Amino acid sequence: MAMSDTLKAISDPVRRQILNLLKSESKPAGEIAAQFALTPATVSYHLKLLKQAGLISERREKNFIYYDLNASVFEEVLNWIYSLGIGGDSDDKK
Amino acid sequence: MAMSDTLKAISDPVRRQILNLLKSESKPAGEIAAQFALTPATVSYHLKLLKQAGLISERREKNFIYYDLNASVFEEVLNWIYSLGIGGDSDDKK
DNA sequence: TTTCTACTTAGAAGAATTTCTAATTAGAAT
DNA sequence: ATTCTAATTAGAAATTCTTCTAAGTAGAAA
Repeated sequence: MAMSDTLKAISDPVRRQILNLLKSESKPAGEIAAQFALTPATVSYHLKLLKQAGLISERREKNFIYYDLNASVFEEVLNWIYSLGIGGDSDDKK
Repeated sequence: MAMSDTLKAISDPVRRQILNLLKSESKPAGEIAAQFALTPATVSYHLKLLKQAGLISERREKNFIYYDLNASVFEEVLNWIYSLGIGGDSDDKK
């Protein structure tokens, strides 16, 4: 739940890709798993870590479990990065 | 050198603390190591990873090795985070 | 040129992470 | 109630990461 968890969560490429997939709209676990050359169990493990970090939330519907992105958790990370002083002026802040 | 390396680098609390220490001014390895309950060898290992990720650079002076922060590497990370859409409007962008 | 200082590299141990298979759960459908 | 579907949990194997001790290196000092 702290910045440490957020950063640990996004240090893995599979988990970043999951967040990318959920950017446009929420998706059920199966649909997410289908995007990877990994077993559903493994993807479920990654979903659990993302959920623990607060980056996604789950919602049951029929017998699917939909996952939603929660990007607001990144605020703390952003503030830390900015506190270090960003040298190269990224143009698009938002 | 890619975002993947940056995120891996900052996923460790020791390495984040090193970046914090270098925020104000560059410091020699020994002075950095002194801040941790770790051997100099271990801190050197963390410095190597940060260097490989491009987050710090080294500079010899006398027989000290000074490390400098290079926060511009964060740009790619920032752009990715913003691409996910930050929910909670952090007020201070810069 | 030997010695000393500041630090790194090598190699190994221990810990944590990622992945799999197999078994289980929760709810929907029959 | 049984079965089927979607997904998770448990447990183990493989890999990666963190840390240490011991040995090495680069340059300064003597």
